Amino acid sequence: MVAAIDPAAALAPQIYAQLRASIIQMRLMPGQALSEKEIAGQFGASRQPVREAFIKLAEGGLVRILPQRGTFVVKISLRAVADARFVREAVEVATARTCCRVATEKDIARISAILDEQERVAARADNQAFLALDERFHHALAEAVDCEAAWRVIENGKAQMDRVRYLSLPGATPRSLLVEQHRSIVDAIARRDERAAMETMRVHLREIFLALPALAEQHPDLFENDSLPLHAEEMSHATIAALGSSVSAVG
Amino acid sequence: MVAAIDPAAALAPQIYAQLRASIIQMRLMPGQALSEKEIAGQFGASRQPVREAFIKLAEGGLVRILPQRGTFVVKISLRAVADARFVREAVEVATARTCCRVATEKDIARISAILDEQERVAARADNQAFLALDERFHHALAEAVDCEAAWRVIENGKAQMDRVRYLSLPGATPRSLLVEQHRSIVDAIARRDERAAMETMRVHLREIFLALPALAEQHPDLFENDSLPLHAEEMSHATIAALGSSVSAVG
DNA sequence: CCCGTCATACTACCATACCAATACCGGTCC
DNA sequence: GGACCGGTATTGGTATGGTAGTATGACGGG
Repeated sequence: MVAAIDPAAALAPQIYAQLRASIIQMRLMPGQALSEKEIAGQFGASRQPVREAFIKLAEGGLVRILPQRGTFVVKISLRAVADARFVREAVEVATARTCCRVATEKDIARISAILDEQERVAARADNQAFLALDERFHHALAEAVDCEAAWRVIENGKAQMDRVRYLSLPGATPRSLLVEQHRSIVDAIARRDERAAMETMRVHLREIFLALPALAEQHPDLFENDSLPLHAEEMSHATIAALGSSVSAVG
Repeated sequence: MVAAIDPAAALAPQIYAQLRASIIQMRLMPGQALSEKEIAGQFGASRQPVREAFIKLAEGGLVRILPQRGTFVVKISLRAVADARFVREAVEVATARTCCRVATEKDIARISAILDEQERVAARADNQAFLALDERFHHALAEAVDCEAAWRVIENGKAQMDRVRYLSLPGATPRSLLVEQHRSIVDAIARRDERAAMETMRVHLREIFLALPALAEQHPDLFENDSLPLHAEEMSHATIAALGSSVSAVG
């Protein structure tokens, strides 16, 4: 279950990284209780580093610490996912826009190479590898605009959203479509077409709305009992559906 | 120096809040070393809660923890400020845009009332109160779109930027202009004019570029020895200056 | 006079022990 | 039979001691 850790290096960051991955990949299920003592035992460490890992997880909205009661993996919340998606869209649309201005040809080549690899992987069943390349793609965009802080925010948003994707695999949006969207974004950046880059990114990041409601119904025990916030509700189902299947319309 | 804390409540969050405020308000100067033991003594607590406060401060980029060496208040970094500003602009422009769609008349009235109060305070010398109302204004926008996560990101960005503002007070951009910009944003939202709301917010958040270079020269000991990142450099001085004095052009 | 070396005084980090508050469960009373 | 109640186990929060690693400065050799 838990990979080996290096007892010489700092323990807290390692424990944090392991738990974070386990939560995102749904190996630790929403609602599950995490005991400081138990986790510490699994890692062969004391409670202190585990506690620090919990605090960092709580900051990212992956666990909830209830004083004197327990620490729990947060259930998937429509509100939390939509909120995270909102800020992610904001930052990543701005990133795409700025890419059009400052990305070098070398940057674009590097990003394009990632997509080539992702295309190859998309054919296989290896979902893990596919999502890793998805992460590399979005990371590369942030690197092209030279903004570390942007990536950290995007990463946080991705965490909430990826949990949904791990839940919905292998169905939902076909991987080939996602790669196509990625390609459209890079093409727009290469053309220095800000409007297209922004709109294509927007469409790409709203895909999640297509699968989300059905998943919530399908797994009521894994979802918080809440509803979409205002900023997400304003997107009617019709609008979302139209966006989801009209990538070419903006290209 | 340190305000009293409630020994019954959890100590770590209180210590965190106090230190955070002290750093932003430049009572703890950039570069200064923070000793776990010493801070613990000042608060009458043990080192453990102080350590947790340090970790949270490090996440927000306000201190830097060097293992086995010490924890230091980060110097003001042109890169860090510009990066934080970039994501803040992204999120807050998106917030303003969404406000145009979902903000109710009541929301707008509430925000407008904040500006009335800020107008009154702007005349006085009370910079602390002015900045508190600035915070309330931007917070109210995030509340109108019903996105908690957005506010947290904005808050983080504000921390880096407010430190600069505390350094530059009382000069730089006159407070009256800032309030005017606030008012322009609300007016645009009330008119449901997305483009104007976004552009006005953009201009507002780029004001900091006007004072930043001069401050860095003026206080070399308080600034990290780095330069603006790509995404900020692409804004030439001319462009920034033009934006800074052309609020009415977009209104 | 300058440079390498070692003792010392810090540091953050981890482990352990203790505390207060909450949840759970068995018994008791209505 | 159901509702209340108290003992007990477990939780996160805090305090404290110990460890490994790093800067510093004094000392001794070149």
